[in-house]
Amino acid sequence: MKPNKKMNTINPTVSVDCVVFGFDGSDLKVLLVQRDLRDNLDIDDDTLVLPGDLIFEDEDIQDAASRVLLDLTGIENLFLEQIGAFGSLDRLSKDKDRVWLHLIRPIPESRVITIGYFALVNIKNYTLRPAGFAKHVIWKNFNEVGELGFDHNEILSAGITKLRNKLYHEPVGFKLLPKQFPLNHLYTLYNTILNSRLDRRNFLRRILKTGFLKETNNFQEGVPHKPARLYTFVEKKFARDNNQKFKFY
Amino acid sequence: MKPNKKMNTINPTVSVDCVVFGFDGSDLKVLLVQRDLRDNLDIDDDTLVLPGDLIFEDEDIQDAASRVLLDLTGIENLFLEQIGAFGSLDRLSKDKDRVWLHLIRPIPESRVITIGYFALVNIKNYTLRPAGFAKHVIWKNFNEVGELGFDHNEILSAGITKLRNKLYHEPVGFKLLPKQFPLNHLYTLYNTILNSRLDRRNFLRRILKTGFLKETNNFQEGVPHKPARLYTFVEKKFARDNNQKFKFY
DNA sequence: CAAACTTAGTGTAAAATTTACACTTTGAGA
DNA sequence: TCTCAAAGTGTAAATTTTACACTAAGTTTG
Repeated sequence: MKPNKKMNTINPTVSVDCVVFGFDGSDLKVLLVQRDLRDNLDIDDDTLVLPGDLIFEDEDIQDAASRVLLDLTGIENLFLEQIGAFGSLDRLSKDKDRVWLHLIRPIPESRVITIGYFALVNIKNYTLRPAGFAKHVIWKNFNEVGELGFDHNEILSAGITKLRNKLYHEPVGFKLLPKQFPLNHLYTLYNTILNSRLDRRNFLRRILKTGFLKETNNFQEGVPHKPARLYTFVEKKFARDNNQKFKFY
Repeated sequence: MKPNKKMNTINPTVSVDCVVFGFDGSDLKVLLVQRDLRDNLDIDDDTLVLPGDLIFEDEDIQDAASRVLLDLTGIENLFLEQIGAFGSLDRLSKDKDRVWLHLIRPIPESRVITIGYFALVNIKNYTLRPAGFAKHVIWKNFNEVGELGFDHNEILSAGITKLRNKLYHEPVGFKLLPKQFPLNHLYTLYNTILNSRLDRRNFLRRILKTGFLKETNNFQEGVPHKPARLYTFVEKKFARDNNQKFKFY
């Protein structure tokens, strides 16, 4: 082991950005950050961006993503999965982005390559706590996301593609829901994210047949209609080779 | 447009590495490079690595991958697709890797994040021409690949996973074959790469039904048995949404 | 030139999966 | 007790998948 001289030195050329999806029961949400302009009241910038920042020299990239997410939003202990690297040369083509970088970065014009990360969470499990350069942190309806800073629309777009693919091929929908949930919430989730209108009975039959759901003896409360039975997700080994077996379309 | 002061300056923190697969009719091959030790005859290093190198500051990452591949191997005009970023901190854990970096790099101990790229080629279309730090460039049987330098086994492993997934879901097998080929070559290719033994008649029926193959009036020549009809790949729009429709398993 | 060898080329029936489709039940609220 | 809203539930037809084996054609060998 050599002594680590780079401890907490910032690597000015590599950043991470996180696409964190949530579901509020009817809409798909994505976690966005509004930049803090550090009291530069003359600057007009309400640009939203994905939570992200430069990594440290001695830091694993994925750890960096976790740290940055925690630092900016207060969200912790998230399973992050890599989307890919984004490094087009025109990442800094927007004036507001450059103005902002000049405010907060030692080497503002440095060429930065960013690694996108992806996560699914149950919104209610987390309290947003903006910090660092994050002035506000919000759950934005995916459909209402406008132009983001840098190339973050591109990263988000890769994220939604990944989400849709995963929904087809892996048991991940549960991650967006509370521990116990009625089947119709899962059904709505699929329809919302996939932009589809699946046959309800066929969907329920199929999802139950996968064996990833276990019924509980609990039922919805406080609903003005027949309360639905609640189900939980059952952890079981999931072979990626089974991709084919787990499909909804 | 600001004047580009970074022209051809090396970015010492980001590299690219290419996983290029080929098929020789019976085995899956991967393109590997043996390091040139620059006449340091006292160093004993026959380590193989994926073709890759640092990027330039002003260079798109994907362009960098193309350039590096051309520089090291002579292979040109390749469609490359990103695998992902690899940046674990122990990339430099192997002594030989560090010795070698000290030979060729100005900042040999720099922490480097590498972006993996992926391509499929018909081996016979390319003549290998080692240059740069590549002493030899070889097509190595995928099954016979030993320990590579750096974290290249990990990148290769991500590459083969991607290849297998693609083979299931996209019409890519053709890229590994010549323009015209008998159906059995495609069949062998699938079985080899997927490590499977698909039913031959069912496979042929299915692959023909996809509409990506057109029969020609040409037949195999020089084979010591009944010559098979040759087919060509038909370019047609391929919607990724059709993923489900194109499956072999 | 005939026999042997090798791969090409081809069909079908049974099983499994997918699809389309609508009414009854239950609890809440008025 | 009546109304409302979503829960919960089955089946038949169509399609897809699977399992399975012999004949045809060209080459080589004796």
